[in-house]
Amino acid sequence: MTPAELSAALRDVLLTARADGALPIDADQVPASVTVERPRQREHGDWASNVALQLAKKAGMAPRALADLLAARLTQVPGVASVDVAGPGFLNITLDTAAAGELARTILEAGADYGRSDALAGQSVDLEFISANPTGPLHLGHTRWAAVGDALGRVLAAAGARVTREFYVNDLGVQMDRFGASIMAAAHGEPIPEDGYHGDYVADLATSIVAEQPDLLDLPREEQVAAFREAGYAHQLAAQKDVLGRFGTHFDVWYSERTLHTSGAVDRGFERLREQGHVFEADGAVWLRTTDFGDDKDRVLVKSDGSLTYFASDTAYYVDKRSRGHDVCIYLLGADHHGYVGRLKAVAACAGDDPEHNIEVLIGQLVNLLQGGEPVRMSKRAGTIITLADLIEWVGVDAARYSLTRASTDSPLTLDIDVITRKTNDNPVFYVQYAHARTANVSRNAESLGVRRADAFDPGLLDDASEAVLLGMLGEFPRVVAQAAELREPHRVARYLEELASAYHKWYDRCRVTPVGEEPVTDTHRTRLWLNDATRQVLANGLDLLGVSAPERM
RNA sequence: GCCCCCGUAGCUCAGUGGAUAGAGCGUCGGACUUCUAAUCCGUUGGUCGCAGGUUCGAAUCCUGCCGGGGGCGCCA
Repeated sequence: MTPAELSAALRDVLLTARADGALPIDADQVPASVTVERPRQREHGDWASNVALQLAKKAGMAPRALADLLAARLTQVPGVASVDVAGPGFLNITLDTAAAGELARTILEAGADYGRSDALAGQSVDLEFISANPTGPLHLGHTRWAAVGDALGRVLAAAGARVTREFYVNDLGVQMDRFGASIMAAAHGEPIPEDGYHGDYVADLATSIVAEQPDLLDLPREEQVAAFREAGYAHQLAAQKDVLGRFGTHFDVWYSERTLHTSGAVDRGFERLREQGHVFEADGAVWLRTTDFGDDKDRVLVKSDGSLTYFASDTAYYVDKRSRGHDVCIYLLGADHHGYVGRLKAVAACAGDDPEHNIEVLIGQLVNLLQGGEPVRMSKRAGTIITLADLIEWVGVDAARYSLTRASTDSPLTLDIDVITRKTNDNPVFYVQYAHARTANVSRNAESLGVRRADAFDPGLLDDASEAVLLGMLGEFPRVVAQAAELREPHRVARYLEELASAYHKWYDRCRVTPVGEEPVTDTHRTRLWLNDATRQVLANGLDLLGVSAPERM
């Protein structure tokens, strides 16, 4: 029996009790889904519900009296071994060993789909993250979202949402010209302009470009800036795509800011905002009255010299995303951009949308690196910044992704290179991956010793205390994934996997899947293999949601 | 000045109103002729920053304060 099935059974009990007149509440006061959770203390049973505490006031009953009533009825449900009322009115539920063990079969039948849900079914989500300028390598500031944004996309999809992952390419504006001027200067062996790009990669870029297109140097100077700019743009965009590909982060849409202007999206955006009546002119500029919706000042769309602000692109881009049918537009930004939250929310409101529903801005705190107890600030490759490529080279994709996704983005994160490259228990990625490798190893050994799942499955034999714990953890997975999606917090999946790995290691220590020596193969061995393989499936599914590999051997 | 995030064990951090607040590391002590010991078991460890409030119940929600980090542009 899965917790979802138990929850449904408990809800049926509520509905029946109401129909009998035993539970005096209105039909709409029966919760759509009844919370069933694992209790902290094992001795409190397999599952617990606080539904009696929540409904007591509405029913005008004492919480314990209501709990007693529900307990008596729930005990009658097949698969439920016992129901105890504890404390102020908790229902502590213990399942039949066999009913609990059935979960192993459920998981293996679902396979890679176990953990998927329809929690966000019907929602179309636009997920924009990283959105770096194509003027240099992706750096440490981008890595957090490269990992977490990608994992969030996977988690949202697992919860049933339609997800479009989008990278906004800031390929317009004076920074692009500064970039072109910097490459050109490097190509001529001249000093880089003060306001240009000073990383070592600029010189490498100049060398590559000149090697490919030597005739660029013969163009008139004014044309050279644009030519080097475009060549550099192509190189950097390709390099960003390449490193993100190596990192396992995939985008559905690379949205060029230029196309926003050439496609008429900017005009359509302005039109939308004018219709809603929030555009005005003052001091020779065109403004959006974002203060109507809580922003601390109004924002300029068109400067007094007639040029468009970056904010104008932002507004048009938002309107464009919505016009493409996305219900929710999620922006993943760094802490240094938190000032954008107010104005982005106001943009949504100015466009006639609900800023509480149609737009979400998630802020990730900064990431720092530590090695040998000292902060790492410099990169050989880029001169002044640490790149995503550096991080991959130093710690590998799995360690980097896992370390980044296991932390809440609300907290600043310090990655200790020494720790996350260590192959020991204090490196959580190895702890979880090793658990998976161990399940695979047990499967292989079982096969070679003639222990086959097909020969028997008798879940009543999974009666060890460590098996009840492991089954409980496995049952939680769909709820964890759905919650991670709803709260936009993929780190919950990683934390869950660490607990699951721990429950598995403990079980492994107590319950053998394969016989020792001449001992015959029994149904206990065969049934335990089901549990081993179910655990393997959940570990693999969870690691996949984080974009981390699930090794067969380590 | 205003805004955002954080403050939980010696350290790094989980814990979106529930029961006796948890994990890893660290300390100290155990378990390997192993279904891989990259593991497991035990031990040690807390005024959940402080003060009020909300309620059957607060680490969690609200207010104020203290401490740390980040941000405020007709830049991009």
